Amino acid sequence: MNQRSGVSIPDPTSFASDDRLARYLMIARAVAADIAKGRYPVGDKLPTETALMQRYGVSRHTVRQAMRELREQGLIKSHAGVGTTVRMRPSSAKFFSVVNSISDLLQLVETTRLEVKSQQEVVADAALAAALHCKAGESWTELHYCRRNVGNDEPVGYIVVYVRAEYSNALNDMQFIDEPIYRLIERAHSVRISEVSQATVACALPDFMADALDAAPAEPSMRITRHFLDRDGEVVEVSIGYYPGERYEQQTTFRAMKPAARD
Amino acid sequence: MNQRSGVSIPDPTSFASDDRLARYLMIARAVAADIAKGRYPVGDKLPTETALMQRYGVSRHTVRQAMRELREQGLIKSHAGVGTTVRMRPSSAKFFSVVNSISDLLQLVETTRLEVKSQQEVVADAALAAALHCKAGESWTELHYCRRNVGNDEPVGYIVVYVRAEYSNALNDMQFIDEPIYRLIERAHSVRISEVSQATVACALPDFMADALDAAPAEPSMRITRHFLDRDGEVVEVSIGYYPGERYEQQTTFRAMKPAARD
DNA sequence: CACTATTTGTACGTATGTATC
DNA sequence: AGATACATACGTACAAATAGT
Repeated sequence: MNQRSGVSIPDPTSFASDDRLARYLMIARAVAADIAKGRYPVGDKLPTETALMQRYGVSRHTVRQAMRELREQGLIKSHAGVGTTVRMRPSSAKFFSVVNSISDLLQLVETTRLEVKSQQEVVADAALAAALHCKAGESWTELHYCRRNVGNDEPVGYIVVYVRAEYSNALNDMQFIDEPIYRLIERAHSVRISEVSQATVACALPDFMADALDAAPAEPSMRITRHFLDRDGEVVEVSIGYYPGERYEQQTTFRAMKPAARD
Repeated sequence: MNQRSGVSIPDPTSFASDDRLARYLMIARAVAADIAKGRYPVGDKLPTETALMQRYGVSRHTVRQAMRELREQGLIKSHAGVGTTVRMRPSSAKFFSVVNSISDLLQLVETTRLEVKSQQEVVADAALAAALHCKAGESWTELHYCRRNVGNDEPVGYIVVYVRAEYSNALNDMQFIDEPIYRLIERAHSVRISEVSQATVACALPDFMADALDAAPAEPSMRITRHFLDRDGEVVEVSIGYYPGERYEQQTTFRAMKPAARD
């Protein structure tokens, strides 16, 4: 119709002939390429569906299918009555959401139990304070646990837990614990854990744990450190778990999010 | 107008009257509820589109829109000539959401680059097939990379990547790679990675990697296995990364959410 | 192996609803 | 109120993939 401004139309003749790729995918690709080239900058509006129909010589249904493809890739967003806006360039990062984050956190709790090994009061020195993200000189309760499978009683991991002194009475001399420590604290005090930050790193198993875990000294292990924070960002509890060998696998699923049409 | 069928229809009358929710969303919700209830178990086939048309008294277009919704949620997968299969049950209410899952996945990519070490075609034997979640006898491209910091060029990890043969031409003899492999594949083919499942476990560093990583043999390491799936749950790429010592720390933050209401 | 039936995928047309300007 | 633009929903037809005869 018009040959204005050298828009990247991917060989319109190929639409008619036998082509491996579906038309709506070709159009989606062509528009994505135009976005990548900067022909449609981020924040600008895309041509209307009617305009794209005419430009590519297809039905509105096909144009919409192409637009949906781009929407699912997060490249554009659409508003009734407004139009279609470029959201990002094709090269930008894709967003993933986590599916099983609860089970990831609480996975072990369902199939294992904590066997209490020791409990003592400690005052944080500089090194411990750095690890716990607190000030030196503060009082904490240090607990040592062995995590065992409920079925065969096999040791899975060794966990060292630090609880801020003011909350330590939540742990009243139990020998076995079957739920997360943070939940004991929440129940005994009026605190709500609102954030958990978790770091996983490889390390050699500390010697003194080898016996309790029936493992070789310095065996390759995962160290999982979790900081439990209340609403104010105050550290309530810190747990440092050591899981030797292949006894524990951390499993997480990320799913690409469907970007909403509206922002 | 009113269709009668014995099975769980969520108040058919509401289809006719003025309803806030679009029909295809109501149908998607009803089918998802049926999957959750176990009426359609995982692995079983859903009724055909024609059957759903009649059951809910809507056009095929509307049924397909509902199916697309469920497909994007990862609950079902569809194949021409076969039908629609239940892939998983709707996830239960989650209490924690992940804040930095994107950076968790792409963290390394921004600060490191991949140095290609080798590339070859392989046919999956039983063991490899089990690891890749595919059938034995399938063809894959196996690539070996060393991940290095861009600044000091220090080796961070050793990554073995398997790409399904039909997508392997996305990797055209590059010596260095500065973005995720899955994105190369997405750009070269019309697939979209919609789910990544990740498993982390401790292990000893395999001997043949020690040299490349300038590390001690059998050094404690993290092995991170990631399966990249398309929207049908088909495995497109598998990456197995080895990160020795404390060179790589996996950091994740969970934030508490209000528990979602049940169905 | 060819053929057919079934089922989803693609593509067309048309109409109306809804949101925005 | 009217025009514009996307959203939803009805219809039809044929292609492609698959399973079974």
